[in-house]
Amino acid sequence: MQATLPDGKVLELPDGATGADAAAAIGAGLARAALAITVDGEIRDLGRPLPDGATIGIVTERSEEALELIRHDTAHVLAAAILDLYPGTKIAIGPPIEHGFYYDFEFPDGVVLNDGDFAAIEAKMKEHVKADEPFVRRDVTVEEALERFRAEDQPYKVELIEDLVRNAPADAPVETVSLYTNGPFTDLCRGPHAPSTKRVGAFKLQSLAGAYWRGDSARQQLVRIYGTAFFKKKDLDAHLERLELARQRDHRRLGRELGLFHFSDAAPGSAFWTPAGTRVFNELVALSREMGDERGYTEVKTPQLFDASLWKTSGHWDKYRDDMFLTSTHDHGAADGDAGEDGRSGPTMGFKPMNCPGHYELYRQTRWSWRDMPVRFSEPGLLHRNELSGALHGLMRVRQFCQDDAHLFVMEDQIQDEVTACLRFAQDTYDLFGFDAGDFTYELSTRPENRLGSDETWDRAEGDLRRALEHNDLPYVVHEGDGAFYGPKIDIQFRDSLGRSWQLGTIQIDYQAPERFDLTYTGADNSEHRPVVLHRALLGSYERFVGILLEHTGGELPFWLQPTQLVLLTVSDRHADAAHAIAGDLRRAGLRVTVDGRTETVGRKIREAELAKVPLMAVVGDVEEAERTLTLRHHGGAEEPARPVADLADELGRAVRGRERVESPTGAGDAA
RNA sequence: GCCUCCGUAGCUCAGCUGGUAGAGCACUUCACUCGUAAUGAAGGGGUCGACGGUUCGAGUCCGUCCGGAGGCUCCA
Repeated sequence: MQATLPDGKVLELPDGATGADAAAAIGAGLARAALAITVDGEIRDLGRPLPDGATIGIVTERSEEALELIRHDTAHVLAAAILDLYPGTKIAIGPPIEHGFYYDFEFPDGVVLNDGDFAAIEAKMKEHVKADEPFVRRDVTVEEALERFRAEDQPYKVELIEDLVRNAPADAPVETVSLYTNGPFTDLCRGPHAPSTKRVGAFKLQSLAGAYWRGDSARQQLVRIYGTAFFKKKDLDAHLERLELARQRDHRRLGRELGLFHFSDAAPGSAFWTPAGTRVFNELVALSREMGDERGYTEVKTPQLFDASLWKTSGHWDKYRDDMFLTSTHDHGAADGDAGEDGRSGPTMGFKPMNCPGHYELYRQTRWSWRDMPVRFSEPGLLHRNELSGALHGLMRVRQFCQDDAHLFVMEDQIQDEVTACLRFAQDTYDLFGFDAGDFTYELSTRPENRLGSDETWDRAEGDLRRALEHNDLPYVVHEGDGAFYGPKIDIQFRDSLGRSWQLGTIQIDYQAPERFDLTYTGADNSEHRPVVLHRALLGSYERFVGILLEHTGGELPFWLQPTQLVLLTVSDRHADAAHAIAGDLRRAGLRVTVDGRTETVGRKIREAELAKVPLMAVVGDVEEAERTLTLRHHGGAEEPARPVADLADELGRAVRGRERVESPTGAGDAA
């Protein structure tokens, strides 16, 4: 038989040759290094016979797939160790993930695991690795596998096999499944695996979490153990060090260190913004407003509290009520007895979790002509959502926030153009912050199970979004079933410092709201037509955006966004008046300037300004006072030659207005 | 909401197996009036998240609740 190598060479092999045989035929060194083999692009065990005529490639430590492979191996070793230490444990699934692996277990009654148990488990795992236990694959009939796992009282494995059989397409029924054995442990597994446990070089168990079986919160909660593995200890250590560095970019930490915001038990899930943080927040709102004005958006203001009837009309009452804060109004001194839905008297009111219904109500107050379309309402409205306590996360997931929200009322034939314009608007916005295609991904979310509207309108809406993405040549992934209850959406996802994904931008098509709120416009034919609503946010929420921006910049915000752009440091008390005079001139030019006039050494003031990541600083002493010049010191240490204050006011003021980057002279310690 | 862990001064943290609280930074005061990453000294500040329980005695052990971290579920 023959096999083709990646370089096009053809290898002659005896019939029935395995991947290991192929590797040995190429060279002894490669045979030792081989972990697996790719057969026509599909990764497989070395021990399996090769089909004739395939294109093969040997997978070694240097291959892309190799880490995933040994992480999967490590998951099996973990399960083996767990069964050694905690007999009777039921095993669920244990896949490799982006930076490691996990395995889900149901421990016997009374066994509560905590991370203090990791050392003993890791020690047991090391025994299995040292023992050089081969991973042995066996293909068995469904019946044999079921019998085996039933006998071992492994109900999760039984369920997995039953589902495999049930979900198999009619033309390709599942008759056999593969089992992998390493040492005493046998698992249902598609594979592949390395030849033996010994190939796992260095591993670490990292954390413990609850995880619902099959991701269903109505089902059994299992104990998930997360870990990671590398070929070399050095690589594991480097990975752990990177994690530690990422934690230093945590926006919650930076927010505190830079004095931007904090959280308090007094209002769980809601940020307290300091003057500096509020400045950043307001600058972002100003940006949205300015960019929206240029693109035909009109800002509106709608109420905070709405009568329940509005939420019933919008559908939120049915689909979203659990996530809403409800309250009631009642006349002062009114008699009890007219209890509302929350048990208090007076009509039930709900804090808005979204701006849309208010915008529909506003839209309805005007008779719109087709000549007015599209109508674009924007509102940085304050929203409240009663998020589950376990879902809260710094600024990324809060209970009170503002979106850079807008609703576009468009005619059907304008959808394409408007969605396209929104995608461009998003691009323009992200460009300003230096985000590029590597920083975010587009996701198309389609109809969820819990939804309003006919399949026809969903088909149409999903198709519109898909076309807009494709016409813009934007790569995207599809998330089936992740749409809002009223329509499909394009989400723009960013990652935080630890790689977690957060949605910022969103563009959603809504055919439901116009029906429910009876929204109309008068067409050229002088009859009433339904508009289509587009919901869109680009920064997402200002809260979340600040979080993402802090983690991406490590706290070094763009110059125009910095709460303090320049700090003047007095040499001694007698320079305070001069410093304040200079600060006044710079402020009039539009710069945010503070004066550090404390009775401290210049070194001290520099150090504190550096730690606060203030982009520019300048010492004010006798020379500056006499000549009215400043020598700019950039964050990071780079210095410019002395320049007249008037020139600086001019240039820096322009940079702020134009939201330009301010480069430091050496390139190091970039202030922008 | 669920699982594991955590909660000590404004912040970051120390406090071994129970014997009734400590450091650095910050803050206040005083001295120094200083030229590019920490001047020195003194001082104030904590019902150890809250509430119960065990104990002669609880920051330390147990329970409940609140809050936080990581994850699951859910979502900007």
